Amino acid sequence: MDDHGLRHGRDRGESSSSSSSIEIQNHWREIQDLLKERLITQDDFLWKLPIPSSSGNVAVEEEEEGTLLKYVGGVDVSYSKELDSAAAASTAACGCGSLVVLDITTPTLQVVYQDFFLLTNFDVPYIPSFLAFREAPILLQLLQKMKNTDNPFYPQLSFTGFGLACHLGVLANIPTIGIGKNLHHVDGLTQSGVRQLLQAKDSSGEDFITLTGSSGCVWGAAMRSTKGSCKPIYISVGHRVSLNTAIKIVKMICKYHVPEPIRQADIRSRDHLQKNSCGNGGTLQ
DNA sequence: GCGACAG
DNA sequence: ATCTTGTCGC
Repeated sequence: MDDHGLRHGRDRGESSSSSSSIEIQNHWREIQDLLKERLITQDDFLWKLPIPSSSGNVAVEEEEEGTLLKYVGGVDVSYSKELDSAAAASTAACGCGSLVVLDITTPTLQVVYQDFFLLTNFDVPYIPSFLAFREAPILLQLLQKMKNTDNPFYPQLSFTGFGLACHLGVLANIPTIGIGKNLHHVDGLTQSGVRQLLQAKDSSGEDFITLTGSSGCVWGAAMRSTKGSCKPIYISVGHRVSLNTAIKIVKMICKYHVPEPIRQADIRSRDHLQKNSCGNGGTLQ
């Protein structure tokens, strides 16, 4: 079989005591290795980037309209506090995946599409380094639904959570950029190390640093997205977008600390979950 | 061995 | 991720 994590553990019968946590992790690691072979870390897309002009508006090069980057997606999954308790096994929604698409050619970065996926009976665990196995299946379904209906807003590029970017990018075959609000401690990377380097760069005008692990591997970049913020965001290498291009795009669409597509996906999934949980609304239609 | 570990 | 209050600032 070749499901590559497309299905939830429940569907493979992993909750029925046959697989230990170690066995699941070994299995997931194998899938990650397979996906890694298909990962493209260089620019590989048809669209052109808008060129920021001095007037603050984006100017299009003398290009044909059709190839300009316009529709940018953002995805997120929110959970209710009862996720790990008995309530998760009830019929009430215990989580919500969201997909939003923004038109980045508008000054306000207008949201032009949104869709949600409510989770019920969700029992896939969160294990550091394996976030994608928990969230990618949900997000793939949301993307597939758009594709199946030939939705004109189908994103040309999508922002995802850190690490999820590679996984979702390969499986959906869409350019992706990963964004983290916290550092994933791998390959010798530490919060304090990042902050020191960022502090040093502070005076030199650049507002980002490359995240190079002790193995020499480049994992992404840390950057201050807003002038005032001392806490950086973490940009990870995703699929079909080089790190340099990813940094350029992130700078284009940060109204606040977190890039707008991710921020909207986060806000809207939390809101949609709250409106559809049994807390207050109960059975609102 | 112990702790730390995206969401 | 989620639970939590007010509070300071643009």
